[in-house]
Amino acid sequence: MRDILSVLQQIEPELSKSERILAALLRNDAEFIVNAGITDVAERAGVSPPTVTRFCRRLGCESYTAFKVQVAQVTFAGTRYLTANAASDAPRDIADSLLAQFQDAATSTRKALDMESVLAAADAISTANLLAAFGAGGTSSMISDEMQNRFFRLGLRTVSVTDHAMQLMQAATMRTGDVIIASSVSGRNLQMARALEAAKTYGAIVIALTRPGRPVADLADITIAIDLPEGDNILRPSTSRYAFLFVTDLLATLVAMRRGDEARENLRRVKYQLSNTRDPDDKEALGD
Amino acid sequence: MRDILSVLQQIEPELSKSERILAALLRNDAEFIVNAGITDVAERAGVSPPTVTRFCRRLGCESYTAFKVQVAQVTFAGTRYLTANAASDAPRDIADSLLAQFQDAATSTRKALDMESVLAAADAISTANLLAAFGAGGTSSMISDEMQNRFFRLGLRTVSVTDHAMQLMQAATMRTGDVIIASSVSGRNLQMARALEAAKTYGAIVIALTRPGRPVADLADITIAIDLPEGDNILRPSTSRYAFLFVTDLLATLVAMRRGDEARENLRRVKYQLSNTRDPDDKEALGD
DNA sequence: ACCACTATGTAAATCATTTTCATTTTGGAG
DNA sequence: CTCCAAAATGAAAATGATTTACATAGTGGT
Repeated sequence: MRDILSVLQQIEPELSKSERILAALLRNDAEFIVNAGITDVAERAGVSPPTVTRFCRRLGCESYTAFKVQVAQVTFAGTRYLTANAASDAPRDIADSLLAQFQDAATSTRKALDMESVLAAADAISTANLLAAFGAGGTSSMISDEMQNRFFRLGLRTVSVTDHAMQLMQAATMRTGDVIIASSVSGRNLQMARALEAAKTYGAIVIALTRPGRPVADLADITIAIDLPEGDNILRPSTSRYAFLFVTDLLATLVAMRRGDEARENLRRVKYQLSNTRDPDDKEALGD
Repeated sequence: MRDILSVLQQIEPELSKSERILAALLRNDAEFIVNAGITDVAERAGVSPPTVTRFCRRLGCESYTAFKVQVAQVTFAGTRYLTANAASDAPRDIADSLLAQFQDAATSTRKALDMESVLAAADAISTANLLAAFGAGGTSSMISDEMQNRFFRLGLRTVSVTDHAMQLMQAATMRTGDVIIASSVSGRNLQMARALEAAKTYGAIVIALTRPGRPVADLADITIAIDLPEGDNILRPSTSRYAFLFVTDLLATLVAMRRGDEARENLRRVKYQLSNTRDPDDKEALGD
């Protein structure tokens, strides 16, 4: 993403004295710039308005107004950096860039999301007889478990299966009216694909959360495409988890709304059972 | 958050004819407005500049410039609404508001984060002899498992314990140099607290990810405070999961950097073992 | 120490936005 | 149907902000 702050970061070395003052102001109080005119900015920085204009041009903006728009966009996110790469190894910068990654992942997932297939999936899930969540490997098994955690509360019979042998066995017991929701970050989980194939022969509907055009997606009746690029830094946790989690929550919410009263009743029961040992007035998540 | 689009939605009924044209333009091509002057907007909508100014005022903006800034902030996110409450039951609106929740949770967690304790935690974890992740209940057990998933890759001996009886037993075997990282959304997981207490008597360091001022936090040697308000809508998944996940990733990244080469070597090994069956050039997450 | 180049500021010019006021439109009462 | 009052809209002037042009100050190198 090409945001002014990353441009700034890049050209910072070749900046002049006055421009550095402006750069500091931009970093420390972008909020102010958004709500100020060029004269205010100039005065606050102790430079002249033309210097501000020149500074904007250096950052690749046509005019001060264009610059302000860019700043507005950056400040919205509440982040200092929108680049996935941290400005330094300082923990604060790591945290900020992780936050940026987090937000990027969520935002671009939302943008790329095909609502048609999400709706189709929500429909299928909300009327499922048995819902089986499949996934294996770090991220996918977490998501699979999370699916169980979300959907069982809505009164759906849900099971999470994260083991390939068990997936195959589970598949063998499925029948028409049952739904599998299969997560695979890579889309090339061939053992899972085999289980999905088997389940389909017995009449189960297969929903896949995965990359399009890969084996798992090709097998599915409904594919919700999730296709995030993985970063270069091997030391960083993968961002696709955020994307999958976001889609999981969206599906859970849509299904909850479709199932309306039954979902509410089940949630109420869960909460009731949990709250015996708790302050009932306390607004808390269902399940620690 | 009070964004123009939700204001627009609210006052739409009392808008005049010209203003409705402008409203439509804003909805359909906010991008254009961001890059245009008031004259361009007026021309495109077939109205006069003063009408545009008046329209901006109606939407609660001081001036056209202020209005533009607001529009810029909204369009950047790529979403139609920034409010956590969905504008309607339409799936698109649900998705947008879920995204807003997601981002809010991440941003406010980052803002409230006490870096001192995060650093202290990262230090303790990176030199731990044995790392035990404790958590029980939907969110916390997911996070606990995820901690294991993140830290074992870095060459740390890690175990996730999500069962109260097992937590107590695990605690009994711990000794000086061992670290427990305990997650509790509510902070009132008393059975877990008991296990933590036991572990401390045997010399383990306890790190807690939880609400401050609650039993779990009080017991911990290092507390990373996570204190998000839960929304009202019972049908929505809790947002605290995002917060916990964010902190988990931050800790994992910091620990990875501290452990540097050893972490890299372990990650390389994991990847190598996984990639025997995969296209090795493919940039993919470690573990599906 | 001087030159050339760059950086910066001043003041004028331009441009965009807003205000003022006149005109048109709208809706309702007679 | 017509007239009136109120609201909506636009034209033109006024304001105010931003940019340009140019002059001056500073900087680094020979």
